[in-house]
Amino acid sequence: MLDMKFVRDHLDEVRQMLKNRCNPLNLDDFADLDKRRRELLQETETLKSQRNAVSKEISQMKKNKEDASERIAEMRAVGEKISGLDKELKDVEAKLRDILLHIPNMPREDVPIGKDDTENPEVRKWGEPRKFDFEPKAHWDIGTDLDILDADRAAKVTGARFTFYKGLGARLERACIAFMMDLHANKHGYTEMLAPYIANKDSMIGTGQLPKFAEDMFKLEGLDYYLVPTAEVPMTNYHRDEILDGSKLPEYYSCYTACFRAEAGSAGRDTRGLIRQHQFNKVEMIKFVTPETSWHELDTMVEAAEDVLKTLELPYHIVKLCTGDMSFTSATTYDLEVWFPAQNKYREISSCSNCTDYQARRANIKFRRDSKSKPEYVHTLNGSGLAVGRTVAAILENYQQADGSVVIPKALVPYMGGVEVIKKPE
RNA sequence: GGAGAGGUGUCCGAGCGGUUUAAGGAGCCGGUCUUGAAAACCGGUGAUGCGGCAACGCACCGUGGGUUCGAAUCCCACCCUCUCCGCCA
Repeated sequence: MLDMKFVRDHLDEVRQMLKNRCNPLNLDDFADLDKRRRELLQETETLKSQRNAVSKEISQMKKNKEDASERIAEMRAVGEKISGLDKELKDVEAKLRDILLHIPNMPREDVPIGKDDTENPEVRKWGEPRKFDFEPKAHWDIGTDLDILDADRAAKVTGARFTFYKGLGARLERACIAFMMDLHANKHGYTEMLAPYIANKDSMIGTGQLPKFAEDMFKLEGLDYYLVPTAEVPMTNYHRDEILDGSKLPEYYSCYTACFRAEAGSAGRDTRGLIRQHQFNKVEMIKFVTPETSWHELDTMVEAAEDVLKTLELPYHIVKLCTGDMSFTSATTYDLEVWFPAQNKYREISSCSNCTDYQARRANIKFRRDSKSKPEYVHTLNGSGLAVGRTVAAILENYQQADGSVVIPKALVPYMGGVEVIKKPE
């Protein structure tokens, strides 16, 4: 969340930001609540100070066997007043906190203002989309024909937006995960992690899924537990309520998890194939860094994600998200979009964001530059490296052959146990 | 899931209604002694948040409620850790 003082002092800027993000949140109550909070604090603290002093007196009087009943009666009245004020204060603070939790991060000044993904400027482009001398098939048809993807049985077993991977399809998904984890650990300096797939409510608030986006998640019945929508949740909350040693920063973590999303509100979009599933695999990169380094760290994170696509030789471009398309917690986001020949367009396969101190403040993650200095909020970054299901989909479409087979990208062949082509079953 | 024990400052650990402004250690910082260091001794040292220009004040002993003039201390609920039993990949 934003700093309460910042909102107090920059209310108009925050309002403009909400407009730029197409966020209808109303801040009219904020100033009054904020003012009331400080009034109540002063009143109640003055009374508490008085109570503390008189309590000592009472203690002395009792020791001297004096009669303290008059002072006790006085303090009973003071105590009642305090509890009344504290009650109102708690109420006011809860309302303020709720407002703050619903205010998204401030986009960096250079983020383009726009309403949706049609206004995201392209930053750069890599690779040339292949020219096909036949009509390229969609990955769901390739997968069905090769008998490596089975959506029908998944619909029976579970429901819509789930998939079975079979045979070399399952192997390919696993190969991608292993390849990505190895690349980030060995080449880019990330510490490999495995995390819980379930996180509690405090964690969901920490990374910004709650309170606003509850309907996007799967919640376990009767518990304050949620299936993680991304490894960003467990990994960013890994350091929640901690003060990190500044000399150990930056910290890089890469983590594979399954990800679970309710996909509420996306009815009718990407209903076929691997693009939009309720459960999908993703390798995530997470960084905890000092504020002055976070923009450079975002660049190198994007480069690490690009490295996956370059090594797999998949054509892609990078767009910078405009204010209306950017996620709630982010100050700047770059999306990597990979080429899908059958759809004849680029589709998101990675999203890399600098959340600056926004999540750090929600999750209370600080660092100390040295043993004497005051704790400061870290900056947190997260990025996909990459979405695995979409990577498999992109491989199937970009590497498909006229005979229906799919060539395995060179970098994955060792991870496929030497398999170089997935062929049609006899 | 059942039974028991426990969560206190950087760490260990005492406290179980009012000199707790949290004992005592360890650690850390400074000093004495020493050629230097160690040891010993002396002195100092909790962290975080909030309000205030500031002096200062308030809050914080797992979390949240409650009792009381006053709560680390009593009551209730919850969370977590450990031990034993049960179950289990």
